[in-house]
Amino acid sequence: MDKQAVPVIDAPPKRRRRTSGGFTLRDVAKLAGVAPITASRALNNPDSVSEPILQRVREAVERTGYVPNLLAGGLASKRSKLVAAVVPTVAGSVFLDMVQSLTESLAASGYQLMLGQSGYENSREDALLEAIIGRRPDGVVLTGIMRSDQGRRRLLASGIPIVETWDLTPTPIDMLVGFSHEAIGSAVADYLYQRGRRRVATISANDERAVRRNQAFSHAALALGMGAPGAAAVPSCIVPAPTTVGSGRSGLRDLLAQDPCIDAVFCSSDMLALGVITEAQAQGIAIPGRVAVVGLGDQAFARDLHPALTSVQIDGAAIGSTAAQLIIARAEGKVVAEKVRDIGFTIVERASG
Amino acid sequence: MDKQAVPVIDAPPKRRRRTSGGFTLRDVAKLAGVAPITASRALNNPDSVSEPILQRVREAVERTGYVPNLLAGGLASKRSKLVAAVVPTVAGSVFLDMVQSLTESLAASGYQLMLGQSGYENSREDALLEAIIGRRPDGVVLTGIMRSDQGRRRLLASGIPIVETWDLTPTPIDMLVGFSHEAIGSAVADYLYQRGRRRVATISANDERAVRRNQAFSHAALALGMGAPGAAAVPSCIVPAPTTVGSGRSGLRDLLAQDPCIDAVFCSSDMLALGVITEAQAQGIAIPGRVAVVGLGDQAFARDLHPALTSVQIDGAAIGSTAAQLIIARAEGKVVAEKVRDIGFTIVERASG
DNA sequence: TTGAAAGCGCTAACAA
DNA sequence: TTGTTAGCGCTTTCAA
Repeated sequence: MDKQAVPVIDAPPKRRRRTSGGFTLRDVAKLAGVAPITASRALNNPDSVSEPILQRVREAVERTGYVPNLLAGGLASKRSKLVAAVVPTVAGSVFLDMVQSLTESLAASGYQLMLGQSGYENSREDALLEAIIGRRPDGVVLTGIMRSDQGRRRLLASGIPIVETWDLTPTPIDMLVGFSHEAIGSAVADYLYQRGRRRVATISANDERAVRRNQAFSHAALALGMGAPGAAAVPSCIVPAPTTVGSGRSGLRDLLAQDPCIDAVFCSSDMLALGVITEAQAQGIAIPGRVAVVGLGDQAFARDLHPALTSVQIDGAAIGSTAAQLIIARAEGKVVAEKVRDIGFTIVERASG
Repeated sequence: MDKQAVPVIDAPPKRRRRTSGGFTLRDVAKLAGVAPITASRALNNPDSVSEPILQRVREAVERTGYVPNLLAGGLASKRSKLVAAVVPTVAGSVFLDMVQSLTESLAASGYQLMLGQSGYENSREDALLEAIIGRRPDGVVLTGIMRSDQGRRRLLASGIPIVETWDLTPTPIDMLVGFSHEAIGSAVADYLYQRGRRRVATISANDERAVRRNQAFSHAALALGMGAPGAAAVPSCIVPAPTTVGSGRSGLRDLLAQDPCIDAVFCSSDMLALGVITEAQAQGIAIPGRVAVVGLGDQAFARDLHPALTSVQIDGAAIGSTAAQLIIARAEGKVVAEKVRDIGFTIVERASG
């Protein structure tokens, strides 16, 4: 057909489409008789589109069962609508209230949670960070503060909004929602002192935060004159993380061997505290008569134990929803003024101490 | 500059790049002096590239701190390396062993877990499915089987590999890793019968699977001649999900009010069982002397209670790793022959019954 | 073994 | 309000 003398542009080679069958925005747009971008607007920003077009697009979506590809959307818009959370471990962890409220708060705004487990060993941390950053999440929530310098740098360099939680530090990577473990330690020491206890002890996980809590506890206790005469620290028993009822039981035996006169035990989790109560029951030790028990976390079961467990309540749900708020605010381009929030804690007094 | 008489091709308008600053594969390739696709190969399929090029690319990655954008990769390759898991709720749930092993098994193969909460009400289910399918995960793991027809259809239509868990059905959507709740119910009835119990009862969550378990339990118990003379079913108490120690305590009171002669209680979770033990202790009811207690789930704490709790063990970790295997196999194009796996259960006998 | 070109499905930027 | 065009950053396809 072309006249040979005229320079022509080659016809484009026939398209080799790689599509996998499902409906795309293009199909929906075609069906509705509009341009793809218009269909996109109808779905993401209905106000920017006239009523009849909105109708037609919605109908087309209905008829095709179209589900937007958020990977493609995220790539184009640089907003993945994904938020990553890192917890040491999922099973039996005290962080789940936070994860739960995080998931819910995020879902309410159309964000999805990606879950990563760092383990208590921090060995997989690097691979985990790579997997997370590679997904370009709109935010990352860390349980505890990031201690490795390498990790801090990578996260910072990624430019992703970060929320560290469950702790307090003067130098967060970015944002932080937490509380002071030192403050808990001394508050519990105070609490026990005021209730007449004089020979206190601790059982806690082999975990950096628990260590700081206990140091503060021990320090405050000694300052108040509690503890065996001349002791440099209160009796303590370190158990592996994650904590179990069994560790609590053996912990109490261990403490009693160290000092048969102890009259209070501060446990680094409610599971440990349940173990202490259980062991006391098995041995016929009166609680709180002979030994007071204080847990940490105020899990749902604490109030229902016999005796009901005194525990340090930490509002995990508040941490989760606050973290979600902070990240969503950032993702929407807002500036977050208050980057560090101390959500505090409460000692819930019950029968055990 | 152009001579007017000569037809010219317009210079391309200056590029309006939308890049967000980070390094891309292109940058790495340029630094290494190769084409982007070659850099891609060096990273994803090192064997397909010569040694010197591999070196140069790795060095470039090192120097830039490049982290591949998996959203882009997923879009192009149709493999998101994401797997979604849906649980009713995160906090205090018995499914966490599964989630944990799922996360670990997936991470080992470079997959990441997305977590969704359906709630026990199934109200948010539709929005959740949309959010999940929109991310084009390489697999979806459901806790329990999908009951809504609407949901089944959407999942099926999406073409995503699905694993239903924690139950058995002759008509799974796709694949299934679970066990029979009916079999558990009758096995526990048998178990208690053989240990001399004759007036059995149940406490269970308001949950479809628990209901089937209890029906089978009650049925088998009556067939064995257990239960009050002439009763149509064994005494039972239904409590809200998720189960708590408090519900277990009130459940036992309730059952004793129904029939003061009961000599065994089958609980639909270990938390409930802990509640029963706690209430018994508070009331001075001997366990297992007067009442035997059997839990479900064999959580870590079961063995450490006093008395140690007899419980139906379900290997959540096995469910998780099997589900991961199935999905990864599918994602890699393999055909899964055995689409339904019954992983069974074990009654772990301990002091409580 | 290496590369050029095109496309994954969507949205930002610009234009009408 | 609607559309055109050109990407997002990667991988597939095809060719050398």
